[in-house]
Amino acid sequence: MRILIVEDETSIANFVRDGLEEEGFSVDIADNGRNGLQLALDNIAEYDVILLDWMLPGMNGIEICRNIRKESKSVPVIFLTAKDTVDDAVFGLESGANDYIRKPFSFEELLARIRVLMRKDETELLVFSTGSVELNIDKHIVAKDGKPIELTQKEFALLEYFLRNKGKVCRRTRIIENVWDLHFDYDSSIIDVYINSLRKKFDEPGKTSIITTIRGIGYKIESDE
Amino acid sequence: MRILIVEDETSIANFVRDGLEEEGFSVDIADNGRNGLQLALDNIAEYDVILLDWMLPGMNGIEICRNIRKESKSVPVIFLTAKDTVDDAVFGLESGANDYIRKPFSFEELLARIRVLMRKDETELLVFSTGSVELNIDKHIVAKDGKPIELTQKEFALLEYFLRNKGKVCRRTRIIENVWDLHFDYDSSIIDVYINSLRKKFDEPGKTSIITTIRGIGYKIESDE
DNA sequence: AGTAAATCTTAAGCCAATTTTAAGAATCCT
DNA sequence: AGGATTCTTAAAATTGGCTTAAGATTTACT
Repeated sequence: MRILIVEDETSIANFVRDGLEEEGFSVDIADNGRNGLQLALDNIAEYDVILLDWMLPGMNGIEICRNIRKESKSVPVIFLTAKDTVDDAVFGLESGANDYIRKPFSFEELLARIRVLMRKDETELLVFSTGSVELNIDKHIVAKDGKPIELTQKEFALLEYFLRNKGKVCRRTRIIENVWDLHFDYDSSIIDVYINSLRKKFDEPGKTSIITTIRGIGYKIESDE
Repeated sequence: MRILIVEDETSIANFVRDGLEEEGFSVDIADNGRNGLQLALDNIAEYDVILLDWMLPGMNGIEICRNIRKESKSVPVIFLTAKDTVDDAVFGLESGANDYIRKPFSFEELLARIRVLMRKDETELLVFSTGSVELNIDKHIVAKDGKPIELTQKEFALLEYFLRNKGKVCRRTRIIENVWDLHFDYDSSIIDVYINSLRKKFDEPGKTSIITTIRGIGYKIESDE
């Protein structure tokens, strides 16, 4: 679940990011309009919600929103506006945004609005499964053959990534970017370690592992369809 | 599918290389402008995309790009630029590049741009087949008559190259350049060895091999169209 | 705040699979 | 036939993943 924040005030951006990360979202921040638009357009299919500051250096929020709407009619956009800068009547007509929230806002408020917008088309996305494994994002639980299995945050995130891509190869570079948020050369065996611990928790002796290794490329979890 | 990276920061170059290799590209790196230009000009027809750092020791990216453009108007060039060093207006006019991307960038972002420039729609790129053989890049599986066949990375890459060029002769030097890399010893019998192992995995006794030898030239896989 | 526990990350050695080299056998072509 | 090219096999070299354990870091609790 990925969210883009386009916001030049670092303190607000960080505050929102921290909160959303605790809720299990993966968060990108752009601190000006131009980068924000670029990120949005490049990854339009990846974002579940986009949070747009109304007043931005480089390019204002409305313009960004219009450009986003050219690419995607569906991605939810929420404006963050300073108090009293918006003429509500105009707002509704002019922008392609789905909602807006006035600063200062409480995190709870923001989260509630995000949830509302995401529920429109993503209710079914809260549960992923393959074979005997089931993962419920909402409840943050995982079960195998109906029996709950305790996972740490990272284990959960990794398994979720696999299940979202079941049947497809998950390349190491992509895993590092999506589960760990690292965008540079990374020489670490961290993936191996977590694969190992997932296997320890899910695999049964004698049977094939739920996670298949594809040497030199990455890993894959089979689809049951 | 070959890509040239001209980039002096090893960490970036390696990160991009690893990611692209996992995606099945064959990657060359030059760590300064002079070598980069030379590689580009020597093999201009081989590269599907060239990634150019904007600021380079020896010779800057713009100069390299101009020289590349003298040789080839068609090869896509993407600039990698440090944040805020580019005047966008000038950029479009002055350089012969097709696109640029600001550092730091995510690998997904870069890959999306590469795919756009290669004008290959992702869905189209994912499955190759001829006769009874089918290769799926996304799932990283190969099947003959619907039955999966296990291939190593190099076997997979070689078969992919044949299927991308089905019906056409694949010359030995081209195979070496595209599946292995530029600097590979041409006298090696490595292709023979891999052809042999592909045949062992796909051919049936009595029937003609899926791969035809064209003596003195190379190999070919028949098209079914 | 201080401490304990859990989790995350790094690092190193080991092992197995893959890649590459090499060399003799087989085949093709003039 | 004889040289060149390709095929086949096996052994050497290399790479990459697995596993473990220990060091960092974060979280939870007193």
